[in-house]
Amino acid sequence: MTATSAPTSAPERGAEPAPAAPGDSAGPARPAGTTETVPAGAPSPEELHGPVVEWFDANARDLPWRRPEAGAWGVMVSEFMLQQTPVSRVLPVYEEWLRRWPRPADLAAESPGEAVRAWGRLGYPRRALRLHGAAAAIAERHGGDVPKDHHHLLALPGVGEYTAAAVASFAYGQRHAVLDTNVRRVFARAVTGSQYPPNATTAAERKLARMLLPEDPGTAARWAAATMELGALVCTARTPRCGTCPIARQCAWQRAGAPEHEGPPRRVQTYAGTDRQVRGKLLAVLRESLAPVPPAVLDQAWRDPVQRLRALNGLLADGLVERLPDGRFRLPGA
DNA sequence: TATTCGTGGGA
DNA sequence: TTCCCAAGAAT
Repeated sequence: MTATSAPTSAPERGAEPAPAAPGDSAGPARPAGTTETVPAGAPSPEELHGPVVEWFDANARDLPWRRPEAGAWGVMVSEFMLQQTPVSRVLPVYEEWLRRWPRPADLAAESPGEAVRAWGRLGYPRRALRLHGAAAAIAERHGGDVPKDHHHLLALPGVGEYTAAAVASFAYGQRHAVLDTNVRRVFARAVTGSQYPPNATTAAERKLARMLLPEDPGTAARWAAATMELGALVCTARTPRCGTCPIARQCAWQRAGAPEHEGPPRRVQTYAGTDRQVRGKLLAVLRESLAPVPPAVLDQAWRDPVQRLRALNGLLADGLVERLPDGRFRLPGA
């Protein structure tokens, strides 16, 4: 793989609206376009960059997908696995995947069912299917190399705004706003002064992330990784370790006295008794069986036949399960 | 915009 | 034990 070339995507600049914010002529001067996004008194980008990046240099975890030998494919595999799944559970599966399928074409040559099986219990197995599909698309459309262009990345199955930016940034050193749940929380606290970010990513958050992004691509990539790591290790959701935070003194939330979240409690996803749990039970049976499974075996995975059938049909519709002519079931193409 | 989609570990 | 919630994407 070649080293980082010039960023191919358009720099995330110029999207900020002209100042012209009415009614603030009496207030202190602020940079254009920061109105409504950055509260008065919030730390400037320069106050945050140094401490956060220095902290990262000293405290970054040695994760396999951060090592140079991981390559863009390793970064992409890790990003898929880390979507909603903790690092500790991803580690062993990641190692196994890269050992088995060191290049996208290796995975593409495999059946989708094998990808689902090797996904193990990481959860959300559709990600395995999408990663397999992404590998196939990379093999077919990109000569077997993970594309560098943000636009091409976004076109791959399972790659959304976050993952496209993460791969472009971490694998290729490009300048992109990388907005994951960690970064959103760090910005919400340090800059906006809120304990938690909004439920869904807002335009204001994207704008803020772009404004905080260092100009130099390499520095921007470093900043992206550093803010994520800070959110993962220090500025955690439940009990942040503000005593060890490199920007605790600049933090708007700390300065405001760390006020508790106001408003309606954030919805917690239920799981017990849902279709998701049933799907999980059914798929676990199929994952662990090398031979196709008769319907009677699946019947034992869940009591309620109505819900069981609904879940099975969902799995079939998603392409996670295949029904053979003889009525037995298996992972797709396995 | 709101839902759906797994799983397991820490507090 | 129960309750959160963990590097999102697709619809």
